[in-house]
Amino acid sequence: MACVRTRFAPSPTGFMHVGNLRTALYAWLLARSQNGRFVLRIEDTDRARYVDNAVEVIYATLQRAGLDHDEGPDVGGDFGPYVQSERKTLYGKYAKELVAKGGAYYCFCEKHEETDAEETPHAGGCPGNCGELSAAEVEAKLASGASWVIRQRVPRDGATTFTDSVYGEITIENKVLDDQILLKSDGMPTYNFANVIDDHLMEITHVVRGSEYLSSTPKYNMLYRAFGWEIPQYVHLPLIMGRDAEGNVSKLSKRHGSVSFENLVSEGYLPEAIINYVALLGWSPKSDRELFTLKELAEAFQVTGLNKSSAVFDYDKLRWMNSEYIKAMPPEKFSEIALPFSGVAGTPLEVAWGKIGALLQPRTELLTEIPEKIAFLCALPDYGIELFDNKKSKCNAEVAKEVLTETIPQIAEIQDFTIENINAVAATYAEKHAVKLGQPMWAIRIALAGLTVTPGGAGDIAAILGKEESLKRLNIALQKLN
RNA sequence: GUCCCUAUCGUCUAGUGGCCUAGGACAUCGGGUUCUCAUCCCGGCAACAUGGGUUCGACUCCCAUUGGGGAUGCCA
Repeated sequence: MACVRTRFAPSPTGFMHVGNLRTALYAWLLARSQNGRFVLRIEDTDRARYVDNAVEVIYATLQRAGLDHDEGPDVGGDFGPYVQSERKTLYGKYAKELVAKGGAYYCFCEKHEETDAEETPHAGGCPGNCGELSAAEVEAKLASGASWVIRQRVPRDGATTFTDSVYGEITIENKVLDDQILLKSDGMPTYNFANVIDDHLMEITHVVRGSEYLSSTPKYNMLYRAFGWEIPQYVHLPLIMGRDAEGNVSKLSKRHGSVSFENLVSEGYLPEAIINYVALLGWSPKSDRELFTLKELAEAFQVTGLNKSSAVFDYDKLRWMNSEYIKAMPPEKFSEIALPFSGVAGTPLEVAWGKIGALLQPRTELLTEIPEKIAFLCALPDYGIELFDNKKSKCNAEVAKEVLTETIPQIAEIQDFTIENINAVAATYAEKHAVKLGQPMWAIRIALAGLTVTPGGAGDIAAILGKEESLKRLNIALQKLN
């Protein structure tokens, strides 16, 4: 039994679309679950689209996502080079071989103008009949220095059938297939050609890719057959969709929101959560379980769990999953990753960061929400005394005035300014006046924060602010109430 | 236009002819715990697109319709 070899073959576009990331994930999962090899190949045959540093983005993304590759431009391997632009002469050689075998022909036609595919069906084929040129005519044209491309010769009759691991048997009539271009006029191969050549040469056993390639797969198989090569296993994946403002769904793209891994990360989503979420978009472990580490995914992964129908990317669910990862991480880890997002570094608040982090962790869904949650710690908001009104806590401005008048001196007495000692002052008040604890707590918390909703209670906030700042804020409140 | 794929709650999905008065999760709504909020716990709402078959029996199989998506590039 041959070793399973899968590949991820992105174009260096400068960012990693989550759809691509998911394709990489499944290819990785398939390889890892079978003790196979995972190959990274860079498909940079479109010179016009070349972007600087784009390859570094790919490396960085795969690394942060935890998808390690066994072969690739950076780590080497026995099937290199792993960058298509460095394999240019190879494709030329095979294209000519295919012409000799009759599976392709030179085309000297002018480039197609931009055409509306709806109005001109089959715009993709050779507009002339270059396929019929005699060998001598071709020789003459080539000698004249005319510009040329190489096109695949697709039969007009019959049909081609192939089997996909996810979609099953698919048959397509040959007459709807174009004589697609294999080698461009700049000598570079198209994706359609380079893929077949490289997948064969790199001994890829399972081709994992999006289902948008389903209808062109027969053309690839014709190529494999023309060369006499073995056809790999196909694993086509359902597409990830996005919903736009009008409610229409289509292939997930920028107009639907952040769709690149790096954008999502900078918005406060954790790589682990993104991977976990995206794994479940189109694949099911066939159980109710939803939270998986990468390692656990590799153990649970099976091709039979792959879905056929496309899935809408749901930011709400990703957000929930992110919060699950945040809640599950050790507090120290949360402190570490949340600090850069908090804006607290370098401020007086940094000494209390441990305490702040503890309050934040259970109530943070996105790391980017943190600054607004803790802004009141840096600057007391300007608030009105109506905030002291609260029915459930039986508190109002008048009550609050009493509470503060009585507790401020006691709070000022506290030597060890801990949550427990601060809360004890409130508890004493509640007991003495025979009221619920909530009453003094409400008054003190509002005075400390100037907000009705805060992360943490009165004691927590006071301990973070420190004795001096707390007393200052309590006295400001008392002034407001007088 | 043509071809291909697809169709279970708003969303992601389980379900492979009787276990389904269809299960889970997100979202949403309500209740409890809590000094607020959140966490946590409990509960509610909510789906087999339609029409034909096949079968003793269809969410599950077949066909059609309709809806959705994709392909149709010297992009990948």
